[in-house]
Amino acid sequence: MSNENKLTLAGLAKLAGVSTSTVSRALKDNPLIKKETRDRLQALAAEYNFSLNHAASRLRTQKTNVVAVILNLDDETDQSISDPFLLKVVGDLNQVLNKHGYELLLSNSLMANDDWANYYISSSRADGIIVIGQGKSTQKIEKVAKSGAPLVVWGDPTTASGYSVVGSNNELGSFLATKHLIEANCRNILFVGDPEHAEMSERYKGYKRALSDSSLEFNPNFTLSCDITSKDAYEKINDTILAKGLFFDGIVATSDMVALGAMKALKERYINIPSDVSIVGFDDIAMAELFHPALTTVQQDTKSAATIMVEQLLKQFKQQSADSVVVDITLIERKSVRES
Amino acid sequence: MSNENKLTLAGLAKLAGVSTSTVSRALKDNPLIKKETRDRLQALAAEYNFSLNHAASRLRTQKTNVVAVILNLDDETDQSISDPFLLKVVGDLNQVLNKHGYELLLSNSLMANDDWANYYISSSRADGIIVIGQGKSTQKIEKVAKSGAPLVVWGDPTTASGYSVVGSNNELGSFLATKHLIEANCRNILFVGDPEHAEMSERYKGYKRALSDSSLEFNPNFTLSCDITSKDAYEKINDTILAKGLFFDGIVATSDMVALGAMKALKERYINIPSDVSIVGFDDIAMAELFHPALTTVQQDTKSAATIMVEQLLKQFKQQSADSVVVDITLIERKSVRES
DNA sequence: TTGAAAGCGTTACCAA
DNA sequence: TTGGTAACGCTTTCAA
Repeated sequence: MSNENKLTLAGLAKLAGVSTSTVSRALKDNPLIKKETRDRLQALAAEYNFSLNHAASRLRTQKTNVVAVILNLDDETDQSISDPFLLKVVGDLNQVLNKHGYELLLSNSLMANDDWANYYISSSRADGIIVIGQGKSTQKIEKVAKSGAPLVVWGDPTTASGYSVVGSNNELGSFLATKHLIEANCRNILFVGDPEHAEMSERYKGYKRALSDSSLEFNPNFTLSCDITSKDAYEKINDTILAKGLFFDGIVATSDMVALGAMKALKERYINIPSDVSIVGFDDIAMAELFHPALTTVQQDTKSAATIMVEQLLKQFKQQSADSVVVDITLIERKSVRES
Repeated sequence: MSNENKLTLAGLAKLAGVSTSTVSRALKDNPLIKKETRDRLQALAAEYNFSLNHAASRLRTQKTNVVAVILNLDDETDQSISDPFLLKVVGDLNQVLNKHGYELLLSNSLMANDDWANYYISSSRADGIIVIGQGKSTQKIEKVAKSGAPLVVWGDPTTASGYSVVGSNNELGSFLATKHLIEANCRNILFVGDPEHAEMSERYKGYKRALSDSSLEFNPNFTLSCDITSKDAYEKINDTILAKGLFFDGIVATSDMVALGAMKALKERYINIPSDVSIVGFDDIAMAELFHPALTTVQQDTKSAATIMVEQLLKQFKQQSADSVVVDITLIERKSVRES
């Protein structure tokens, strides 16, 4: 029964001997319709395996019940769709969206090239947009915001912006991470990450603040700039040690993937973790506790984050204004930092 | 300019002083329309930031240009959306689909409860369905197949089925993995995974074949049944060693995540990998080479797989029949198996 | 409590 | 090479 005339609302109405309006309402459980009629029609629909044509509904109601989720990856680097943290956020968003009756249209920043609002909203592909990651440039995001399209961004909520940003307190997270290392008697702490990246720059600040709080001196030579990938971290750590020897005893990594790459480089040189070098990550991906040693890291609560992001988006659907909100972070102490 | 009357095709036509048919055709670059007219209208559309209402197109053409991708997870276990391999497949599918002008609607098996064909296809939410994972039961999948909806499944292509299945040669992969261990002089090889699971049962067969090929005896006590998660693998390995001691010198893991969990358990007991126990995984997730020791594993080529899956789906859109196809696997030798 | 009918914005057939 | 027009299948206002 693949392609022959699909049963429509009108067809069902005819079968039932009522009008399309009645069926439409009955299927939506509209109390306007007498309970018995509703029940009868719903049963009939079930019997005939009827399903509404969503395209027609959308056209009529001007509502898609779809949310576009855009993985905003930097084009050059290959953080790519393989970053487990980003994908976890997508997964959690999917769950929450489904619960609210919305579907998730997955997109990467490569498609719909420039004008996201136009591509997704004006063309009624989606009712709203969630962008994951502020990346290095927020141009495209601001364009969406300006268009007035419902928008929520996963990023750093503490920096001011004209749109709703949900994210962790990156500065605090990194501050706690660094402080934890200092308390474990690390004195030469390397920051590994990309300070130009929105969220990462906040983490950089937290790192600096922790240093100065403990009256340790900030030294720019202890900043190792690298992409948010294991591979790049691995290579950069290797290069650094090769060039300058092991001049650090602690690492603040801007993500667990970065930490993982760094750990690999260290292990290959038989540098002991945590006794020679302690390390703390960021994200708390599922694998963090499976590393050896288990990775001490700053946990981002993606479940709550997803819930909040969807809430903020739904608000905008109701013409209410949305806020930026900070999600709690927690330092998860495992085995990659030596006992203090 | 968020909500005031959006420019429609009719509006644009009026602006240009032509009919809607002409604009519609011009925007599709239909050669029926004179080149100059086409150019003029396209320029105008760009100028006014016009975008087609997709919902209307869909209703009219009965085509959505959307493919629903369903992560078919076993409800009970928490393989969940966090499995990096599954998510990689989703990512790769997204890329390929986009290239062909399709969008990816992400779904988990929890929604659209029973009747996927009805939910996605009849309701014109999507033109086709890609199911990732056959799981333990193929009921829902078969229901879709029976409905005649375009369908491709990521799973084990060697077992017969009435629909198109794309996947690796799981039996061969596991055979090679086991053989590799045997050549490294492992004599007591544990199989860790879930033999009831479609793909995994094929891997189980490969494991057995490799044993008998080397005239090693298959011993059911060397089958450790566990979920496809690190956590479960970790616990099961722990329990086993606790109960029976270290009675094995090799592990064939049904996924890298399982291997990772097993490795953690071994390391915690100071069992050396690879000299005491050698281990080989399956999937070759991005992190495999970052483990310590770097994980020897059977690589599944998700990029080709995604390409092939989309090809097979597109075929069905054109009313052609689709086949099951086997994707090549490769044993990637790293450091978790001792030198032979 | 139910029905008639207009209309959402396209596309494609047929006519010019 | 272009235009008029019906139709896709639903929702909702207004009337009964």
